[in-house]
Order: sequence, then structure tokens, then C-alpha cells
Amino acid sequence: MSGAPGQGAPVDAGAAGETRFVDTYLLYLLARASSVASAEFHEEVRARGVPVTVWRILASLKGTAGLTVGDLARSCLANQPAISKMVDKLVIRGLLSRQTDGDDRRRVWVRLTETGEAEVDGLIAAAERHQARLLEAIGPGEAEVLKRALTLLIEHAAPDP
Amino acid sequence: MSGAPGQGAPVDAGAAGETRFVDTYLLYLLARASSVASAEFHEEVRARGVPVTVWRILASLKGTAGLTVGDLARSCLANQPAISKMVDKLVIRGLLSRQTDGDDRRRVWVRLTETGEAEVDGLIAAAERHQARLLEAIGPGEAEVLKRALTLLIEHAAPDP
DNA sequence: CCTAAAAATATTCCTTTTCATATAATAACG
DNA sequence: CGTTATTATATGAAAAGGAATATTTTTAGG
Repeated sequence: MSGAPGQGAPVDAGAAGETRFVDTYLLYLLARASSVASAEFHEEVRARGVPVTVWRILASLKGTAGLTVGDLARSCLANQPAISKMVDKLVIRGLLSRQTDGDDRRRVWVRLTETGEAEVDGLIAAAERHQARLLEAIGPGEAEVLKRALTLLIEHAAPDP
Repeated sequence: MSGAPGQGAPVDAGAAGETRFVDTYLLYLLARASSVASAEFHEEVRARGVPVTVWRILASLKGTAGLTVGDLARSCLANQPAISKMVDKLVIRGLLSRQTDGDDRRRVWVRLTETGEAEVDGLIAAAERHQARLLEAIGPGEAEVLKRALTLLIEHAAPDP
């Protein structure tokens, strides 16, 4: 008696008539693009035993002389408490160091240790290889168009605080 | 914008002229654009007492005759167990219904109830208002360029199963 | 100065997500 | 057909994340 839904064939995921609101919704398109473009590389990162959040923390610090906890959180697109806790663990694991600022003792500088540098260097090399493949797949011209449009969007959507 | 992460410009890298790897990394630019562009509206959604995951579930179902749990999870860019559990709660709250497929009893169809439809209609109206403002801010031509580039990226990065 | 407000980080509590696996049903194949 | 593989969803323990708040330090105002 448990009939099939709607008697006729119900929708499958998105094969037929895409009349859903979300399919024309810019924020969804953005989220989806980010998700699918990152999926493959994030898989590779996890396969190396590195959670994506950790990758973001390490990558954000690379090329800096250290970031405060708050700036690090913003760079990781994450909340401050989440980063605070994750930094704890990475300090324990020897990848990061913490140091209270000398002038303003509320602030805490987070830096890569030698071990952390080595770890992130390998990850960045992998990221660059992946990005090269991705850019080749979509074409360099298209990549430039995309980057420019994204930058413009970021500027318009997020006025500097 | 109390709890919303991810706004703002690239973090100060310290010495002038220094450029971090992430600041030229396409996947980071994408994640940041998505985060920044969504932050304001997600704040509005949460202010209505709706977690973002719930918004995604409801919005994904709108305009369909139901989705299976797996398809719903993919549409929400989330894991299957997470969606399975959240659907549980929304069924209890009367926003969704579950029904096992008649032909293939492994599959479970998830649908909006009348209450769920009413809830999502209000959210979608808000989303459309927000999107209109966003598109106006970046300009309609730019929006088209962006949508086209994102669609292309999705097609190239996501091999359809 | 002294006190009130603001800022940066840490902490607490609770919800959600994740990872791995269990369960159940269908498909495939000899 | 019976057995093995595969697919879809659910479940359970552990980790992560988020909202609210505490703590410490600095800044501002009178």
C-alpha cells in the first residue's frame, strides 16, 4: 500500500526541469562553485591527515610574520573561538607558536614554527599543482574574468570595517 | 553582524609588498567571495530563528515534488548523515514529511509540508530582496559575467556522476 | 587619576557535524 | 536462484563549531 511518491515519476535530483529558486540564486551558485572546485583538493588534504580548517590556518600564516588570533580567524572565514581552540591544538602539536604582544597584551600573535613551515610548504605545493590543473581546465582567460568578478563582488559585499 | 565570520579585506601580511600565497589562490578567493556575499543574508536568516542549514534544506526542496535524502544532501552541499538528522528534527517540527519510496524501499522522499512551504516562501522572498540589492550593487552586466564564469567552473570542476 | 566603555582573547555550554559503521534493500553475476 | 556487491539511509561515538559570556587589557571621558 505504501505508494510511490506522487504516482508518477517524481523529480530526480536536478536532471529534468530546473525551476527551483536555488538554481538561479547567486549565493547558491557561489557556494556550489566554491564547494565543487575545492572538493577534490580538500580530499587530497584530508588524505594527508590534515583537516581543512588546519590547512586554512597554516596557509593563512604562510608568508606573514605572524597574525593575531582575530585576524587569523577572519582570514580563515571562521569564528574567533573556533580558531582559538584549534590554535591550542596546533601549538601542542608543535606546528604553531603563541606569543602575547608586548605593547598590547590583549593581543596574541600566532606564528608557524619550523615544523609548521615544513608542513604548510608541502600543502602549498600540492595546492599550486591542483590550481594549475584547474586553471588549465577552465582556460586562463576565463580564470582572469572569474577572479576579477569575484574581487569586485567581495569589495561590494564587504565594505572594510 | 555580530557572529558572522568572513567579512573584510585580506589580512595585513605585515611588511609592505609581501603577498601571501592564499591572496592569489583561486579556491580561497571563491570561498571568501561566497562567505562575504552570504554573510549579510545569513545573518538575516538566523535573526528569523532559522539556522543556515535549515534554510538550505527548505530552499532546496522548494519547487520540487520531493527529493531523496542523498540528493537533498548534495543540494545542500552537506554530508548525508547531517541532513538525515536535520530532516528528523524538521519532520518533528512539522516542516517536512518523510516517505519511503514504493519501488525502491531504500530510498526516502523528503517533502515540504504546507507549513514548510509557508516558511520557505517567506525566506525566499527575503532572499530575492537581498539578491536584488546585491545585483544592483555589482551591476547587472557584472552579475551575468560572474554567473557564467561560475557555471563554467562548476561544469569543469564537477564531473557529473 | 578614576571610572566607564571598548577591544582581544579565552572559556563554557550546547548543538551540529563528521567518521566510521550498521542496517536494509536492490542489483549483478555465476 | 543463491551469493556477493552495491546502493541508500540511519545510527553512535567523538570532534568541531557556534552563541553567549567571562577575563584581561587598553582607551576615552569627565
